[in-house]
Amino acid sequence: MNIGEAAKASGVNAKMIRHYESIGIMPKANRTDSGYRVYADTDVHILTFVRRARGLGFSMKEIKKLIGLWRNRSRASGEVKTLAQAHISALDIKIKELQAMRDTLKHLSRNCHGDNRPDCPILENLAEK
Amino acid sequence: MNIGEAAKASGVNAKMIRHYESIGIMPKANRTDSGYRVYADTDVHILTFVRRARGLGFSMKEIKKLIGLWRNRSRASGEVKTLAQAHISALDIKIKELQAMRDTLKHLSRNCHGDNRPDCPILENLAEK
DNA sequence: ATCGGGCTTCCCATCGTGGGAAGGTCAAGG
DNA sequence: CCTTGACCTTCCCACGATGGGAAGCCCGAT
Repeated sequence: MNIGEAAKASGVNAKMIRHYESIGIMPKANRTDSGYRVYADTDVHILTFVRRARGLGFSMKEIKKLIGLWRNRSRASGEVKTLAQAHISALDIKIKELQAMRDTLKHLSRNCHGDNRPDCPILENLAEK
Repeated sequence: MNIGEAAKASGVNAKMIRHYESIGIMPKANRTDSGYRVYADTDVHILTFVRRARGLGFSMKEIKKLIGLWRNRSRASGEVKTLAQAHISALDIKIKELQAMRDTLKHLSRNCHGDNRPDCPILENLAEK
């Protein structure tokens, strides 16, 4: 499999596959005589794993650890769970931050008549110290 | 006021003030003979506005527009409201994405015993195509 | 032999923030 | 008057993840 085929099979585009190799997420791919990267099914599995982990919002650093645990058959599931729960906490914090922004903004927006007049509680609020 | 004093007064650090000037958010500051930037209260007001708008998650691009509306006394509040509501929608989308991640992860985590055994539904899920 | 498409590397951009180096300036105290 | 320390200046680099694009090589089909 060359990189384009691996991209199709994994759902990770070629550019990203090279990038993942450069940052050590993917092992250095074998090459043909002419320098083309060659992939096997196991590589596609890793790429798919990365794609799905990204979809859950894990950072590349976390994914690196997850892959390590995944490949280690004698891992303790507790380690994975700890990682996952730390990430859940981080997500919760971000969600709350965004909700606070949205709620504040919704409140201000409700009080803005939104017509041709210049008075605007949104701007007034932003201008407050 | 020099940049450090403006930073203290506005809550925006000096590095960021220079950055905002360089990207056209802040007007080019007047300088002393020796090259030090000089700020007035009006500049501090703008910086405070930027800080608060960032706190509500607006991008610099949006903030540029907001500042334009803010300084324009004949603005229509409708324009501000439209901008705000677009941002609220964007926040809602992001919140939902993060919540979906968190919910999936919570579900997987609940089913992971998290002990010394290697079986781990979290890893199994990530490994699925 | 040629041509289109795929591969390679390398550099640049995003967005907002910050670190740090090298050098100039200012005010206070000896 | 000179030193010292704190502040200022510009410039370059970094983060994290992704993508665009250029220049050049390779492969398979016509």
